[in-house]
Amino acid sequence: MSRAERLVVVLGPTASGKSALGISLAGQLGGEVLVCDSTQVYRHFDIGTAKVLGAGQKGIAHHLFDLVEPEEVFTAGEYRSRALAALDDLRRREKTPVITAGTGLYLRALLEGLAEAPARSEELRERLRSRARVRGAEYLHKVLARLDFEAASRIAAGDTQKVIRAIEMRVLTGRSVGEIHRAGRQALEGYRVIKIGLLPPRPDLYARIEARVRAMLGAGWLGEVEDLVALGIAPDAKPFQFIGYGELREHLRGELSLDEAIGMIQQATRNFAKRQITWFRREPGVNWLVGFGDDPEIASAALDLARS
RNA sequence: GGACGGGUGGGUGAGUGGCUAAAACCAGCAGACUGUAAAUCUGCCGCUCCUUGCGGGCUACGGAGGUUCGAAUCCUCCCCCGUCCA
Repeated sequence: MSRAERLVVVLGPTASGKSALGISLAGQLGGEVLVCDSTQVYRHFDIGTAKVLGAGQKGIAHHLFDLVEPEEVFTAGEYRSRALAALDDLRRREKTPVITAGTGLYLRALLEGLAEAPARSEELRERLRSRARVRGAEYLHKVLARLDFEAASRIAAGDTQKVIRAIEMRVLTGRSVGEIHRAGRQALEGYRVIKIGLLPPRPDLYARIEARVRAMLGAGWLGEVEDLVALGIAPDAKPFQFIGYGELREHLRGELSLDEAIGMIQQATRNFAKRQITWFRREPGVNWLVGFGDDPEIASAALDLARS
């Protein structure tokens, strides 16, 4: 019978200092960092995803980044299984896991589990997408309403991505989304989870985001994008859709000035941070700290929480 | 000095007499989201009052006057901005 071990989660919007806090907590707790970020799982996309590499890791082992090649599809389910394996590994070596989480869905998939749902079917999705293109989003939503009224009433008609997923689940399993979800999911067991949320004042966060975008450019982000393009990675590969990569490619093609690209990247990052905050506010049991993770006072408060 | 063009809500920008607190988009704020999630989508967005209603009041389209039952929209003068001619 295994006792519950401590699992520390550091969550918050982009640029709130999660990585720095994660490293400092792991250092003081004898732990290792598990990254929970949907973009850092892609190899070669380093600067724009704010990956912590090499000396930046300050000697603390990091896991769950650089997992797949740019043209591979990665999902919440895949993250969950890799994270479970990583947790088992740390448990065997008696290391405290410190999860730095920026992707709320992946964190939830790990902590609360995922329903027994089918994996995506590209063929079906492509068929549905083309239907939506020709006949409109409303049409697809009506199709869903016929197949699964409950799901249709919960999903906005304009949200084609979620409508398609719901139809996909229904078609592939013959069961409704509600049935599949009500069948339950396997939550993570055996851990005492301590969640620490970083929530800097909004204006400060936005200012930090803007400065960080410029710092990334200063660190050679544009060169990274040039290299990625030179590698011949498909332009529609998912990581090229991450914030900044598309804008910088447009700049390299001469379609945007660098200043325009920077402005757009800063904007998109601010919008993204806001969505992260909205998601994490719903996360249960979070101990919120108002400030940045690299602030010594915040770090000290976080350590107290983590040791509690 | 002269000739045109233009000044609209935080920004861009529609709107040429009533249907206009004023399209649309952006920003901002709030929210949803169980396998694309750095994605996708929804709502609010001048101020204010209340018996929260396709409710009342106030303020608003550079400024000041004027025409009109009624003006962002028409007239007059003035102030700015842009382009061109001197």
